[in-house]
Amino acid sequence: MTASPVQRRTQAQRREGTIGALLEATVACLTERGYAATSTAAVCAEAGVSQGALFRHFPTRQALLVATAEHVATRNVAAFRLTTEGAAVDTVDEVADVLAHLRAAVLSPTNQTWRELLVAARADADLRAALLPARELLQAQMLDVAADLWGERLSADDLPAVLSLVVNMLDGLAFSALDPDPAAAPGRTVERALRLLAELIVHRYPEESP
Amino acid sequence: MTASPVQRRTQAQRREGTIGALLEATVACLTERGYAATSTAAVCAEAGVSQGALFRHFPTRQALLVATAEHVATRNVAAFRLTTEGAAVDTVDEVADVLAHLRAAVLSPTNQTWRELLVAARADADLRAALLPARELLQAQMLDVAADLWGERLSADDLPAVLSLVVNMLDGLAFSALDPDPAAAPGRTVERALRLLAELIVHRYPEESP
DNA sequence: ATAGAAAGTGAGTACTTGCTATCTAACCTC
DNA sequence: GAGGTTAGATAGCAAGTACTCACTTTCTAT
Repeated sequence: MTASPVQRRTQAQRREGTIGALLEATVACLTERGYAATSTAAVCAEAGVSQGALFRHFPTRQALLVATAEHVATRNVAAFRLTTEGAAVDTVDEVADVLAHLRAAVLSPTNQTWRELLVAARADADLRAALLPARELLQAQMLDVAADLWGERLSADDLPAVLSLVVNMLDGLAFSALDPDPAAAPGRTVERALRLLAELIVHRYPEESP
Repeated sequence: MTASPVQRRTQAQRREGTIGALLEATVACLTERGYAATSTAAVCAEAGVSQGALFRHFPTRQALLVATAEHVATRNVAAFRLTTEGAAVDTVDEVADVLAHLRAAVLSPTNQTWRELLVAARADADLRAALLPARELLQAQMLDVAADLWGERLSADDLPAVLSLVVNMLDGLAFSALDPDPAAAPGRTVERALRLLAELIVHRYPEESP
């Protein structure tokens, strides 16, 4: 009874624990407060650690944000892969279904985090450079996922184009979807737009057997 | 020779002059520095006026930003209208041409300003509420422009969906286009994507005369 | 010309920011 | 255990923030 119940962690465990808490806290702050309001103090408060702890593991605020970016990038591509894995994409309905799931994935907090960092990087050359590797990795892996989905039916030219179309449309949607209720009035419009996209994708490669 | 050459402006002219300079300066700061770095000091330096002048005309920083938003919103819809006015949209090539012009318009500084404010509004309830009227006005006017372009050939259901598709795709493109050279390596991909979009739009209403 | 109002100035306010220096608590090696 | 190293807490700093206020300059009405 001399030691408190949850203790005797190894140094590496302690370290990993607070680093993880800081990354998660950064994600939370970014999604619900935005980039500018994600101060080191706010992140520390959310993570339940002191500022000194933060600056022990990350030399600068930007380092924390870059680490967070890499953290969510891998999670995002994993979510995409999960969403599309084994999905049928032969009919318009099936493709529309995939698109609906992709839309939900794009609207997720981790993806919102990624977007927030991308926007911030536009006006910050250092951050932009630091984010470049993660960006290229994510792009390549997204292309892999797309190839798994549509690779056998879309040409090498069309595949990245369709990917760009889908991803950019969903991202644009996420940016302009700042209304409290994401499934608000124009929801029907968005659904219809996604259906048109699905038609485009399916009709791009009409089924061999009519 | 007692008075300097360019003087004797009326008070209204002076007022309008500095307000205009402040709005333009805000646009410049937002596009090249981003929302967070658009401080009142930065705007005043860019506009060449003192902070006191700013706070005479705008009670708060947010008021300045909202005024800027309304300022650019009207300019943006005018640019869109100009871009599409009288354009032919019968063939895939013609629609692709329109989309290319729309893309350029979406990448313009004033549109970038609008986007910057939209993103900031996501994490700021007050700003979001203040931006709502301008947002709805812009949306309605964009729908008008789209109706002028495609109204006779797309159904009332499809029109807003196609508009959403095009605008969101272009916006998403603008967000992720933070590379120095916007017409960089994946430029071909984007062009191909826009062409696919054009095909979708044209094939949505096959010409009556085959 | 002169009084009064509006426009513009710039130093100053209270506060927040990222970050550091100093120190204590927890862990590892012996 | 002791000695040394790492992790974390706390107070504080310089720089920057939005905004204010006493003041001068510029226009307007008489």
